[in-house]
Amino acid sequence: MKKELAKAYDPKGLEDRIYKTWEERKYFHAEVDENRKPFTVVIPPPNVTGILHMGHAFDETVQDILVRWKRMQGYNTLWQPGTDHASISTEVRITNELKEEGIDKHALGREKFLERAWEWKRKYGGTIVSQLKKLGSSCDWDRERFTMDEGCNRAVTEVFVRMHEKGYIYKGSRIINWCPVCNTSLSDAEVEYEEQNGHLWHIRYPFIEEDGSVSTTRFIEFATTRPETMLGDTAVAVNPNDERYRELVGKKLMLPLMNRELPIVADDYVDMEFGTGVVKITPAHDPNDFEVGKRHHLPEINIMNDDATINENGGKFAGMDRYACREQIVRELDELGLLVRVENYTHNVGTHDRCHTTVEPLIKKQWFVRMDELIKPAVRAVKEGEIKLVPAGAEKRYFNWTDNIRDWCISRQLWWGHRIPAWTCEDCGEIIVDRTQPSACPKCKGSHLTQDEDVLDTWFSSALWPFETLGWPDETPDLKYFFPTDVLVTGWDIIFFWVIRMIFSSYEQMGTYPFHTVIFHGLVRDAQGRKMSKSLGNGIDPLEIIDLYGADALRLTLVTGNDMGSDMRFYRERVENSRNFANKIWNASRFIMMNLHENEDWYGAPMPDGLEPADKWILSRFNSTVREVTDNMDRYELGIAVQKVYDFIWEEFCDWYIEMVKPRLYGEHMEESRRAAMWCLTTVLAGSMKLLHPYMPFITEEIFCTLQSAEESIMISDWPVYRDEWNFEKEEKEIDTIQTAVRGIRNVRNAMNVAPSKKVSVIIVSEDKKTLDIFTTGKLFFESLAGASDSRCQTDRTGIDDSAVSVSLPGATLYLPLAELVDVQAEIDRLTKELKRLDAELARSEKMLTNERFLAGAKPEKVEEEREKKRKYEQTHAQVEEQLARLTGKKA
RNA sequence: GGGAGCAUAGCUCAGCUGGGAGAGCGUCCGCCUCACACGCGGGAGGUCACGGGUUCGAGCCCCGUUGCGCCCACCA
Repeated sequence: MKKELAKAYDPKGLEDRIYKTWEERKYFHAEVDENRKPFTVVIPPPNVTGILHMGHAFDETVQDILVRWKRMQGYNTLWQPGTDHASISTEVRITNELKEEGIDKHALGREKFLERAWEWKRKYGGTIVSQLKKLGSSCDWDRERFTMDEGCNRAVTEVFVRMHEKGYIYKGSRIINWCPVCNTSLSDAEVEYEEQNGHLWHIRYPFIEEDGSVSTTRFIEFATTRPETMLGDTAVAVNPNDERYRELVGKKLMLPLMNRELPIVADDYVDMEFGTGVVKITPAHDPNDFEVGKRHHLPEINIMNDDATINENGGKFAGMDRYACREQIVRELDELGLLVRVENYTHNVGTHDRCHTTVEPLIKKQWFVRMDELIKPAVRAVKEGEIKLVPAGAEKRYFNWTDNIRDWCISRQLWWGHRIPAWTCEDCGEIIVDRTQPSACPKCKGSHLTQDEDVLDTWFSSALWPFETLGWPDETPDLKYFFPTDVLVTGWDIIFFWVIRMIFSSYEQMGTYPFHTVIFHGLVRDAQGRKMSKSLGNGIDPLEIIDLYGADALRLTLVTGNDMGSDMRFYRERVENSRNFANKIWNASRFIMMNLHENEDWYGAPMPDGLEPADKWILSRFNSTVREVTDNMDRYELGIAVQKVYDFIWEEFCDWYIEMVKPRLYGEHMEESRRAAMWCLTTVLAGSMKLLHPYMPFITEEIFCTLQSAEESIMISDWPVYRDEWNFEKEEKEIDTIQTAVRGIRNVRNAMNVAPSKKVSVIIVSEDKKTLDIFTTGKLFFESLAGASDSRCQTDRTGIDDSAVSVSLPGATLYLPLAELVDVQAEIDRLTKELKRLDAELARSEKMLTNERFLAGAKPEKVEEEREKKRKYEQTHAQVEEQLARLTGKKA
């Protein structure tokens, strides 16, 4: 029975049906197979409770394209899926939900809170996964993982213990970024600097005189953006080379409001050029001051509680909010005459990337990863090309980060996450790090051990993702076979959070890189170029787009017309165009299948006899497209690759080839010709669908499966390869000549307003027999495309009326007896314009060919090519001149 | 302050190693031609930001200027 495509293209039912079939047939599933080469990609695990947004859609599409392509090339592909527990962002959301119910997180307690979190995960954890499926993602869902599943937990503990043993992980009192709203420490990467309009307060502190009294005349002046931190000041610093202050070093100042003596110290950190060249030093509340304090053995006075209110060290200000305190202090300093002036000032303020609260630098006891040694192999890997970053510009960013890296604060004062495998002995204070809870303190044998309350930074577990998902720390066959993975696809935004940390974690634990290529892509923005965000409400829901236009159209839109490294604008018109393309190939396919006879299946059949020039032309063009597209994909230029497939299918295959063969399909007594055409139509259509499949998996599958019955799915069929025997240069040139002729005739007819329904005869005149042969062989489709009633070839102008309109081609002239229908003036205008164009081309050609440097320097083929061009221009020029002369003569 | 990038048709953007300015959308003209009006054919529209330079030849290479966002950074 003859299979048929539905009359209208409707992605809705089709996509779900096909995806289900793929899943049932286990096409996505990968098993170790030593006879095949693996190709492995790990998904950047989306937040387990997240929902799909355009950024995911883009990211997943790129990965799926690579995976489907490699699968078709015969690789044993594994696309490892999974989700991330997203410690802080999930915790924040649950806390807020609780708040709405009037429940305080701390009142609820850790146990109950975690129960609630797991409940959340159960409830929403499947959402993102089912949404990824709607996109057509060919992930191996049998292998889905979660960063807090049993295996990942083991991996995290193992890495923590090992790194602790090697001294890479330590607990220490350091100045860290603190979010007073989320109540936790943050890593440097989680701090986002925002430009804010603030003030610069110029303040002065009085000197303490020799006799111990506080001076009322001698002051030292400086500026600050955070006056409240003065409560924790323990010194004032100047540059050691600063002549102005040299003799003041070692002198004492009185800290106003607190009545604390402050030494004046000299430190290189102070910039003499800035302000007065004096800086107040608050070691407990500023990272730089912290360093200065260490160098000068200054006391660290913490004046703040975790919620950013002032603590008991702030004296009478204790209990006040940091900003209220700021105002109060400024007021009091002013009253004391110590406020010199206030200046408006814009500066960058560190904020928490999740909640945008201004972070407070505080000294806290936290767990850190020492980075100096760990980062070295990660730097080397990129420098020596072991890991390739695409686009290459990413390297600068990468090195900028690695060169300035500081120790990574990995402990978080949260509950949702991997609890730190460290215990404190209540009896002797010993800290024990181990894989399991120790029964007794190894030092004092005491048994009162309490586990560290903190959890680990989310990225600590994601950093292990490429190997923990394959079974590590066990030496599984999967790990041996699929690791290292191949390509990582992700956005710029997590290069520091994730990519670099995966690289050094992999080198440390596995001794090798986690992937050989990283592809960074830009952001998906709205039509105005703004970030898509919840607060702006300008986000476009990918699922809504899929519902309206189909996942194929969405995918195509996301990778077309933009290089991946830069941001893209997304709007509906672009998706509509993609959908139109899908509709186009649907209808072209339908047309081809309509013309197949009962039980006729040309897929995979040997090339039949009787291929005509047009057939060889399209085959040859397809062949070149295969090579170019594959080359582009090898370079990860997906947008360029798919554009070539698009152009080939729409323009060459649909607009030209299908129109060319139509007469042969309907005509009588031309069965051999029809069969040749059907073979080509089928072969090129199937091949084109394969080239397109990674980008538009659903529609290509439907067409492929309906077109032929030898193979059960396009996704496991072979990727087309370039074949020498399909290269037909001669026919490409011949068809090019006919195309030029057809365009010329259409052009004339349009310019002169000849009704499309009006068929006219065409006479081709050329002295070159070969040229005439082209038109004789292609007579049938040439006439059909040109809207000609008939065509005749001859070597001279005998029998052609002077009034016939002519079309000049290189090497031939076409005559159309249109005289009575035609506007002579329009024709004169057209020819005049044509002459002008030819003059310009000739001038350019002339200039190049008389240029000695060009003749000597350029490639010989280029020179020959240019000579050939010039000859053609000259020929055409003469023809046009002649026609024009005739017309104007006649007119006169 | 440092870094990398972008400025090409009305709009959104392609344009690989220098040698005939492109696509989609929009617009204009003509077509419901038996696969497709989500279509077909044809057209208009660009001193490729500006100023220099290298070159026989530059959208593409070099220098500078302007404009725009981006990343990083402790300038109190």
